Amino acid sequence: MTSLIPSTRDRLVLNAALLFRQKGYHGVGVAEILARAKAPKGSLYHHFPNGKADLALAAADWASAQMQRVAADAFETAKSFDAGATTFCFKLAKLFDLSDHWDGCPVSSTLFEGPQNQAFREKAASVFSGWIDQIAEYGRAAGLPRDIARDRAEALFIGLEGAWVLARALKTSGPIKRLPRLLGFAPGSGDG
Amino acid sequence: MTSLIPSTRDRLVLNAALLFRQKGYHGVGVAEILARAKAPKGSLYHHFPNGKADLALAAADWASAQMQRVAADAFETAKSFDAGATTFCFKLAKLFDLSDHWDGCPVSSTLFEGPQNQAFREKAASVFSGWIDQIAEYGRAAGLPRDIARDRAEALFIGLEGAWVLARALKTSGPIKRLPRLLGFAPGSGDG
DNA sequence: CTACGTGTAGACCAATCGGTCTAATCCCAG
DNA sequence: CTGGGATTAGACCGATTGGTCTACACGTAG
Repeated sequence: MTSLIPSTRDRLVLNAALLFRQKGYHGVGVAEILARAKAPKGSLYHHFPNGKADLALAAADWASAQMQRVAADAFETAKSFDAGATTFCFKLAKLFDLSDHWDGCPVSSTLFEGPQNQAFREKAASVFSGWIDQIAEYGRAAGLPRDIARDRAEALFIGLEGAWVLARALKTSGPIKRLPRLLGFAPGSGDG
Repeated sequence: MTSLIPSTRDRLVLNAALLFRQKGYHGVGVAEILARAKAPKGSLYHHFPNGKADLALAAADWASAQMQRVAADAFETAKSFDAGATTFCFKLAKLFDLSDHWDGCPVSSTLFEGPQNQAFREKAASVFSGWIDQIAEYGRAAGLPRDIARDRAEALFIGLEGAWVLARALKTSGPIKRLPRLLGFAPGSGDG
């Protein structure tokens, strides 16, 4: 069972994920993460011997899992792939609004603004591939051919990443909400 | 006429733009910018009294202008809006490959990883709106109705931002090159 | 010549950075 | 109880951060 009080390690990962998403890897100091997690420095370097970089990789995994849960919520109750994609976008638009119209892709913020090393890039590649695979699987389950499902999943991913960027600049979730229509997922918008 | 030796101010903006694009606002120190621009600290704070923040805003403008030149090159010689959009994507894919498959949107890197203040967000909004307006204008010039042109322009922008993200993670310009097809701009791909 | 505004040059500063290290504490095994 | 690994606690470190400040070089106006 899960404890009501998260472990020190979990508090570190959770708060790191939130902060990295808001301010980017270099925009957050370990001191700030430690303060929010109410953990001393020794604990950080005990659980993550490589320090901030290790923590960022763990935070990216945590954020990825959370995003996949949102996707699962949307797609697994939907009557069609298009309906699932639409619900997914609207759920993310809602979360975006709740973050003062600021939070975009947690993985981009965490990994792309960090050191340009191979580990970070590979982690980003594996996380993003995982998302696209997951969404493509929902397409398959809804009866789409394999390559069509993959194309639709990639389109949704790309559209979402782009919409996050525009939404942040314009301070409105409009682009995210319009995404289903733009991609042809919305009812009456085309070949969906 | 333009001098062969750029002014100190121009060297600062140019090098800041390149570095911010690669490493994000917080990922670059003023010392690094100064070293590349071969300028002393006093010059930076003479030309940009607010220091790094002012420089980032100027760098965003510079990067924006450069991007608009690429768009102009692509669209103004194209026979149709769709052809222009396709050429634009391929030009950007080429530039992406030349940057070791790394450089994405220069404005996102420069402004979104910086301090979350209003000035930065508003600058991003005005720059992105400028891009979309410009592309929509090419659509208008090619005979598209106003609202259709705007929709297509926004779709291209969103797709491009998203493709940059995926391309960086996967270390391939594939997503950028496939964008015209994904958006229905490529020949034989739909209603374009 | 002097006077002055623009811009260059870099020493210098407090604050913060990520990281190391030792000591103390906790908790279970025996 | 004792022993000992796991974890917490935070002082401490050198390096780097963005920014300030003074000195001076340069060109032009008077």
